[in-house]
Amino acid sequence: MGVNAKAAEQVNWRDFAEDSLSPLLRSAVQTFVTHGYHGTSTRTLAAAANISVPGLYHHFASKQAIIVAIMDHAMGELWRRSGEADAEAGADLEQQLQLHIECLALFHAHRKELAILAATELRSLEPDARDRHIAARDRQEHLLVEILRTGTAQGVFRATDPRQVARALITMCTGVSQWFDAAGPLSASAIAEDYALYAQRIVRQ
Amino acid sequence: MGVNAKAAEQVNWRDFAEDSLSPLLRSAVQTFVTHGYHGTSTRTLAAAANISVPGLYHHFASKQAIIVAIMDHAMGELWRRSGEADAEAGADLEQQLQLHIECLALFHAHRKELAILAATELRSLEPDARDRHIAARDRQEHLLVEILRTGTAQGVFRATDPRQVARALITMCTGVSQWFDAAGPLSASAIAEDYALYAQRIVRQ
Amino acid sequence: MGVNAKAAEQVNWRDFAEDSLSPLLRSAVQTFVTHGYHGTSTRTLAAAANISVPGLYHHFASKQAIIVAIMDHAMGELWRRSGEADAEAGADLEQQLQLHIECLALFHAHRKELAILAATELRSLEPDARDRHIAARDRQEHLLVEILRTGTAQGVFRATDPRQVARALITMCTGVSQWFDAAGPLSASAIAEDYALYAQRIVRQ
Amino acid sequence: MGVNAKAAEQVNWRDFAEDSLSPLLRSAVQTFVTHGYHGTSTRTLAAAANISVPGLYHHFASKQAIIVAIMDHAMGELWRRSGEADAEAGADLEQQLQLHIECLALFHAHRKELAILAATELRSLEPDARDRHIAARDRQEHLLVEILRTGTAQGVFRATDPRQVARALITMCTGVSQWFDAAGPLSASAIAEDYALYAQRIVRQ
DNA sequence: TATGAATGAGCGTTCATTCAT
DNA sequence: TATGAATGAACGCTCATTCAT
Repeated sequence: MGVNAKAAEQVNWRDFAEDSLSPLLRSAVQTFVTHGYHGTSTRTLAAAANISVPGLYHHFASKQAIIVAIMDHAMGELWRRSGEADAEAGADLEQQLQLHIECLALFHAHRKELAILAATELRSLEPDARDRHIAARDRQEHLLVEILRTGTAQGVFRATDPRQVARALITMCTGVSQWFDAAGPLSASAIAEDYALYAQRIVRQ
Repeated sequence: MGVNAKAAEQVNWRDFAEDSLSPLLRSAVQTFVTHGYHGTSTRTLAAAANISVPGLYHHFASKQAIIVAIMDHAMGELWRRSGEADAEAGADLEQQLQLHIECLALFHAHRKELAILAATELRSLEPDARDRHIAARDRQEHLLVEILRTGTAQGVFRATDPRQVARALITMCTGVSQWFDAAGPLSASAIAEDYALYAQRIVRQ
Repeated sequence: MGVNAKAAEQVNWRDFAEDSLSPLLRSAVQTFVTHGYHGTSTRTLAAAANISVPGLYHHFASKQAIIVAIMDHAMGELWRRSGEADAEAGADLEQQLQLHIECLALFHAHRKELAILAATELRSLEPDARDRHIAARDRQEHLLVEILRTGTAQGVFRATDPRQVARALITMCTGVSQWFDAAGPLSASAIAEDYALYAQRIVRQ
Repeated sequence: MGVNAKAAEQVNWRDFAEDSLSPLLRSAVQTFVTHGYHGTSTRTLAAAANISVPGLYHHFASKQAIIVAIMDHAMGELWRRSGEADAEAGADLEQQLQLHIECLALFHAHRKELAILAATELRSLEPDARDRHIAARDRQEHLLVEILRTGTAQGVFRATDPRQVARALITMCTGVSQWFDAAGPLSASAIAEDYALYAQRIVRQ
C-alpha cells in the first residue's frame, strides 16, 4: 500500500474526496479550463478567487507560477495514485493492468479539470516547467508500457508494440475527462471497470 | 461513393495528399497549434504568413474568422471522409466499424494539427461557431454510435452502452494526433489497422 | 564660531567623520543615488535597510518623507558648515572667499551622495518641500554672492556680476560630487585648496 | 571646418536654431526634465506628444529607446559642435581653450534641457547604452584635457593636473544648464565669453 | 515593535482592429 | 492590393500605502 509523507494525503487511490488544492488554485483551475491559460487574465483569476490582483501576487510570483503549481499538483496526484494502484496489484500482471487502467479512468473522471489542464496547457508552460512535465508524462506512460511489455514477454498479453498499445489505452482514459459528467448516469467507478475490461479485451491472449 | 461539392476535393477517404488549405490558413494552423488561439497574436499570424497585419484583414474579417475557417475545414474534411468510408463499407456492420475506425485514425494521424485544434480550441470559438461545432462533433460521434447500436441490436457487437463505447473508441483515435510522428516507425495506415483491430476486440461478440 | 543645537554635532567645518544619518536614511541615500527617487521602490528601500516595508512606515510617514529628511539633512549640514567657515574667516574677504570655496568643495567631496541627491531630486519633492529647498539653496548661494559683492565694492575682487560669478564657482564646486573618488589620488582637502585657488584667480583684482 | 553627412546639419557651432529633434522627442525632453525618466509614464509622454500610447510604440520600441534617442542626440550634437569649434581654433592653444569653453557654455545654455538629461539620466540608461554614454562623455572630456595638457607642456598654461582642471571647467559649464534663463538678462554668448575668460584666468601662465 | 496579507491605482507594453494612402 | 500609422482596451505586473495581528 502506498505511504505518503503527509498522513493527510495517505488515502487509497480509489478515494476521491475534495482535492487538497487551495481555494485560489481551485478557482484558477476552473478559469483556466474554461478560457485556457492565455485566455485567462490575472484580473479574471483574481476575481474568481475573490481577491485583488496584488493579492494574487502575494501568493504566487506570476501567472505562470499558478499554472505550474496546478500542473505539478495534477501530475503528482496521478503519479501517487497509480503508484498505489500498482502496489495493490502485486505481481499479477492482469491485475496490474486492471488496476492501472481503473486508476487512470478514475483520475480522469474525478479530476477532469486537472486532467484537461495537464493535457492542454503543456504548451503554455515555460521551457523548464514544460520539460519537467513532459518527463513526468513519459514516466507515467512508462508504467503502463512496462506492464504490457512484461505481460507480453510472459505470454499473458499480446502487445506486439507495447508503447503503441499503451498510448491507445492511455488516450482512451484521458479522453474520459473530456466528456465525463459527474451528474450523468455513468459513475466513475462503472466507467473505470468498463475501461479496464476494454483493455483486457485488447491485450489479453 | 463520396461526392464533394468541389470536384478537386473528390478524393478517396484514404488519400491524404497536401490538404487544400490556403497558405495563410496553413501557417495559422501551425501557429495556433504551437501557442494556442489566445496565445497567438495577429502580428504572429501575419509574420507566419509573410504578410502584413492589414493584409490579414484583407482575407479574413477577424482573428476569430481565421480559427473558424480552420475548424470548419477540419470538421468538414473529417465528415466528408467518414461519409465516404461508411459508403464504401456498405451494409456490413463489421466492415462499417472497421472502416470508420480506420478513417478516424488516419485522419488524426495525417491531419494531426487540424485535429489538435478541433479538440483544444472549441473553447476559443465565439458562441455561435462553438454551438455549430459542438453540433458537428455530436453528429460525427453519432455516426459511430449508430454503427455500434445497430450492430449490437443485430447481435454482431456487444456494446451495452453504445455511446460510452463510441466515446472510448473516438478518444482513442483522437489521441493519435497527440503523439503521431510522420517521421516515426509507425505508418498511419498501420496504426489505423491496429486501432480497427482494437475496436473489433472491444465490441465483437 | 558655529554653535549647533546638538553639542554632539558641534564639529569643525573641516571635519567629516561618519555623518549622523540613521542607518535607514544612510542606506536610502545610496539607493536614491543609484536609481533616483522615482526609480526606487519602498520595497527596495526596506530591503536596503534590512527591514520590512511596514517597518519603513513605522519610522517615516511616506517615501516622500524619507527623501525630505535626507534633503533637509543635506542642506542643513552644508548651511551649518558654511556658516562656521564664514565665522572662522572673520572680516577678511579674501579669506572669506577662500574658506567658503574650500567648504563647498570639501562638502561635495565628503558628502558626494547627499550632494548629488540635493542637486538631482529637487524635482521629486512635493511643492512645499520643494519651495523650502529652493529657498534654502538660494540662501546658500546668497552667502557667496554677498562675499563677492562686498569684495568687489571694496575693490578686492572684480566680479562685475557677482551672482553670475557665484553660480560659476558654485557649480564648479557641486561638480566635485559627480566625479570625486575617495579612493582616488586626489584628497578632498587638496581639491578644496585647488578650487579656492581657481576662485581667487577668477575674481581677485 | 566641420562637415556633416547631412547638409541640413552643417551649421556653425555658434548657431543654435531650433534643434532637429522630432516633435515627439522634443516633448519627451520637456517631460523627462520636469519629472525625470522614472517619474514619467508612457501615458504622460503620449499625452505630451498628443498621440496615443500605442502611437508612441509605433515610433519607438520602448520608453528606454526614447531616452536613449534623446541622449544620443545630445551627446552627438555636443561632440559635433566642439569638433567644429576645435577645428576653427586652429593650432593656437589659447584660442582652442577659448572656443572650447565658449562651445561648452553655449551648448549648455541653448540646449539646457538636453544637457540636464545627459547629466541626470545616465543612471536611467540600461547597461549597454549607459556604457556607451559614459565612453562618449569621457571622450568629450578628453578633448579639453588634451588642450590643457598640450598647453601646459608648451608653457602656455599652468595646469599641473589637466584632468582635474578640465573637470572643474567642464562642471562649471555644465552648471550653466541648471540656471540659464533664455528670458533673463544674460545672453548665452555673453555667458560664454565670461566663462572663457574665467578659464583663461585659471590656467593662463 | 514588527510584519504577513491585502489593495486601488498605475506601470510599461501589447492586443485586435481600423483607415488613409 | 497592400501597408504605415494609429488607437481604445486590456495585458501581466508593481506601485505606495494600510491594517489586523
